[in-house]
Amino acid sequence: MRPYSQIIEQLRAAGLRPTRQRLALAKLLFENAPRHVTAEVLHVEAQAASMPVSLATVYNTLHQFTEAGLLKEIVIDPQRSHFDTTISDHGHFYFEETGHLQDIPSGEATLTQMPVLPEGTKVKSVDVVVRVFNN
Amino acid sequence: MRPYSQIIEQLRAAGLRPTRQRLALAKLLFENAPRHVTAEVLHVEAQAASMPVSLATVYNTLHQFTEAGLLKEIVIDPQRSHFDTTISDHGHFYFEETGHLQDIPSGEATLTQMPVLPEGTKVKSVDVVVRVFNN
DNA sequence: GTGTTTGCAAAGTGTTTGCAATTTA
DNA sequence: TAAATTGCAAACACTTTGCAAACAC
Repeated sequence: MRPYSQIIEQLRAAGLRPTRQRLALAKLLFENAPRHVTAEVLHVEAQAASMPVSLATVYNTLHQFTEAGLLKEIVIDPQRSHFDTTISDHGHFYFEETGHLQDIPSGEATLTQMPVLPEGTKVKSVDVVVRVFNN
Repeated sequence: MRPYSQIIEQLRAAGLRPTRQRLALAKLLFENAPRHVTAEVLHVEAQAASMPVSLATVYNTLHQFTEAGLLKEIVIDPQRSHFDTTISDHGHFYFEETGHLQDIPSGEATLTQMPVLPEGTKVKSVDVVVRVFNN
């Protein structure tokens, strides 16, 4: 769990004012970190916690936090976007039946080698997804 | 390039009649394999090749081909679905700026080990995406 | 006070669906 | 002829946007 003051600091550093809405969402995200959320889930949680934030603001905030380096967007589901409080490169298990997402412990999903990159490109991230189903 | 008769065979095996539309799309897909397409791109190509197919049918067909094991769906872009004519597990380079997709040569993107799976689950696929940008 | 942020509702994008007309076997 | 397939338009789910009101500094 990340110290709260650090969040405010990072928001400021990114030029984001620590508004009531952003702090509410940061609280939900980082006091329960590490975790994965969709916009909808976070929106519902905010209502439930009596810290209502409009869905549009949830979307905006998730993207702003991602830009600020507080979150990482995980592309795993063609239907909806997922965001992860753990920003370092790491793999995920994805339960297709439930839409649930789980981190793969660090070191358990690394490549044997970095592939030869196409001419003139640099790596932004290496994403590993192990899709699993219950049996 | 996959022999054409084999496609018809696989369609029949999957219970799919080899209609004009499916054959047109199969031609575009497999005569230029290996390749990656989105529904929109394939739709435009069909028009251009004077083999018009409605967009709804393109979507249906891509999914039917995927179910039949002729294509693999690649989740890489929150905006749109991509399909790949290469169905074996293999990694991809994704050019975020252009939305372009490129296979990583087989063997260059394997994991050092298969991570310990969550209790009671089996692997459906292991997807590796290296997101790159031009520098 | 000034510029930023929010919330709403409307618009947008990619995708799916209902159904009559058409095609395949 | 019976069952599958197509194409259209409408419906859908998720996300983004325009803009006036509210807020942060």
